[in-house]
This record gives sequence, structure tokens and C-alpha cells, in this order.
Amino acid sequence: MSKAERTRQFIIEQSAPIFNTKGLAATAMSDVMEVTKMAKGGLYGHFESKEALSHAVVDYNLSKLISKVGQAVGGAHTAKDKLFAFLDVFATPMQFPVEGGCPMLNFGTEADDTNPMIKKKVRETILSAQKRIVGIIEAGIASGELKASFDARTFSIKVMTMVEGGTLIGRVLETNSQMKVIVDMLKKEIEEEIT
Amino acid sequence: MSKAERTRQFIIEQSAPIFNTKGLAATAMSDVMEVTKMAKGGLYGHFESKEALSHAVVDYNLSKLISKVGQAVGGAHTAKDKLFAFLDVFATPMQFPVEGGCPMLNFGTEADDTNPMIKKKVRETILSAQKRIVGIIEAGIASGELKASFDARTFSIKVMTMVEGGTLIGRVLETNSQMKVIVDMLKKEIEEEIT
DNA sequence: CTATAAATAGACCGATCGGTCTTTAATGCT
DNA sequence: AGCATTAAAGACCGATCGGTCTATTTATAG
Repeated sequence: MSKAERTRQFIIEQSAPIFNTKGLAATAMSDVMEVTKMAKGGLYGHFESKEALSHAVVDYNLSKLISKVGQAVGGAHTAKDKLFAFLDVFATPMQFPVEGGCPMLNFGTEADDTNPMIKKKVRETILSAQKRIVGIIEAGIASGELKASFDARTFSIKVMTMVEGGTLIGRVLETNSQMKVIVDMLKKEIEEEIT
Repeated sequence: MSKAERTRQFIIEQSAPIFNTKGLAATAMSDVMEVTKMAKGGLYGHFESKEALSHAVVDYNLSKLISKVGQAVGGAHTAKDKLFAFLDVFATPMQFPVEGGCPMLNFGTEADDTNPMIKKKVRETILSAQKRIVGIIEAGIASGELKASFDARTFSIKVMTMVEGGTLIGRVLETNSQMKVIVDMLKKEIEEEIT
């Protein structure tokens, strides 16, 4: 990895939490200068515009979440454990695994009416998460662990809406308690689908 | 209502959709000037700062949503119909009843890490919505329409998280279809609780 | 070690930001 | 109708925005 590539990555990593907490529009290049301790000329040598940087940062935050999910799910071996692990990633919105909260929620909400490119990135992340859930369930059905009647698509929709809504509510109410209710409920539903 | 009060209300109503779609930070006073066709001096005669205006606008958007819900629920007479009416308000996120989308979602997400005052306004709105659901269910149980075993609190949490998450996903995926799945599912659960 | 290329600093730019103030226009009261 | 009050306009302000450019430093290859 060349010096330039390393510095570029450094800028992204350092500024990712700011964009995720303050928002894309509200984050200024001066904020990025401060957190990286670099001058303006240095930053613009690696990104042609603030927009280019913010796109890279959105990608970084989204893939960080995906990788956390992948890590958690990958460490489990049964369908039930994989689904439980998925839910546990979102179980404590006040201590969300990505600094600043869920990037799907943050960037999706900011971009939905204003920024088609970013909306598309979030859309693909949501769909890939739902596909992951569907895949786990279908594999569980195929292996005989889960009942064939388990409706994978409906359940994946239920999980994603509850998890995103639960993250919003948890952060606004400043408590993990409602999300705990949600996660417990979903886990119970999963257990009822075990053969 | 005095001229000043009418103008003040006019400014709020005209700028409410902009703040709700573009966000608080991303909306400039020049945007408000444009939509109201008023000059800067006129606006600042009614609001001492952009922050003061944005607070009034957040209040307006939140209470508009509350009033839409109240209107829908108020037009129904059984607990089941009231709950169905509540869900129907959120059933089509692409055509959300408040221009720009759900203000709890929009302002809650933007403010959760940056603006305690606005976060508090959203918090109170979420809690009042959940209380409304709990109230409907408890009245339904008291009147004998609903089973006594219906867990009002858990159901209200389920409804609010799914409805908020469903709104995000519907807007990002540009379809009402997932929300339809959610609403149908919740309605089915309600029907199972009827005596 | 040196020559060349890459990376960075920071002064600078025009545009736009939120906000002020004085002048002008409209309103309402007697 | 005339006068006092209030509302509104718009020029103006300093600060900050995203972005550029050149001088200088730092890294790298021969």
C-alpha cells in the first residue's frame, strides 16, 4: 500500500465518525482538517471534492457495519445462532457497533429526498442485509433445522424494519430497553420455528 | 389572529416541508426567503434566529403528524378500527401524510447526536404515540372487545419500531411494498386479539 | 547521494452563510 | 383623514463555506 493510499484511508477512517454523527451536509472540510490534523491542500490531493470524500466515507461506514454483521454471523454455526448473532449486533443502539449510529439509518434518512447516489448505496446495503437473513433461513430449512413453513422473506422484512426503527427509538429515547423487547420477541419467534 | 401572528404562521407552514426534506442544517434562510417570497428583514422580524424558526418548524411538523393520527383514530369507534386507522396513516411511506416524510424519523435521526432540544421534542412525540396505542388497547380490553392477555406495551413498541423502520426502508427502496407486509402482519395480530 | 516526483502546507478566492440595521411601506386607531 | 405603530425590504457585515494554486517539504527511485 503506497503512502498515498495509506493517507487516503487514514482520512476516511478519521472522518467517518464525524460524517456519521453530524451528517453529510453539516460536516465541513474544516472538521476533517481538524480531526486529521492535515491542511486543506493535503486533503484535496486525495479527494477531488467534499462530495467525493463523503461518498467514500458512506461506503466505509456501511461496509464497516456489514463486516461487523458478517463477523458475528460467521462465528455462529446453526441457523438459530446466526440469526441471534445478527440481532445482537443491533441489540444496543446506544452502543451501536459503528460510531455515530446505524449508517443505513443516518445516511438513508438524510439522502432519501436529496441524494440519489447515496440513497442507492443505502438501498443496496439494506437489500443485502435482508438477503443475508433470507439465506440463513433457507439454509436452515434445507438442513432440517428450521420448519419449511418459516416465511423467510416476511421475517427478513420484519427484522430489518424493527431493527432500524428500534435503533432510531433507542437513540432518541436514550435507552436500549425498547430494543431489548424487540430482540427478545424476534428471538422467541425464531425458536418457535425450530424443528 | 393579528397580522404578525398570521405572517408568523405563514412562514412556518411554507418552510416546514423544506426543513423536513432537506434537514435542519441543510436548509438555509435563503431557502425560506425563496418559498415565502419575503426578504431577510421580514423573516427576522418574526423569528430571532434560524434556530428559533427551525424549532417552530419541528413543532409544526410533529404536531401535524399527531393531528393526522388523531383525525384517523378519532374517526373510528372500535379498538380494532382505531388501531387499523393508526397503521393506515403510516401504510404508504412514499406518500407520507406529512410532506418530506416522517418528522420523527427525519428530525430524530438528525438531532440524536447533536441537538438535545429537538431530540426531546421527538422523544415526547414517540412516547405520546406509544401511549395512544396503549390507551386504545387498554380501552378495548376494558370494553371486552380485546383479550385481557393482549400485551399493550409490547405491542406499542412493536408498532412504533416497525412503522418507523418501515418508513425508512420504504423511502430508501422507493416502494410501499415492504410496509404493506408490515401493516398486514400487524393487522393480523390485532385480529387474533379480538374476543 | 542526488535528481525527480509526489505529497503537503497555507495563503487566497468567490460564494454563501446567519444575522443586523436603517429606511420605507403598510397597517390600524382615533 | 391623519398620525402613530408595526411590518417589511434590502443593503450591508463578518464568518465560514468548498475549492484552487503555488511554494515548499518529503518520499522515492536510480
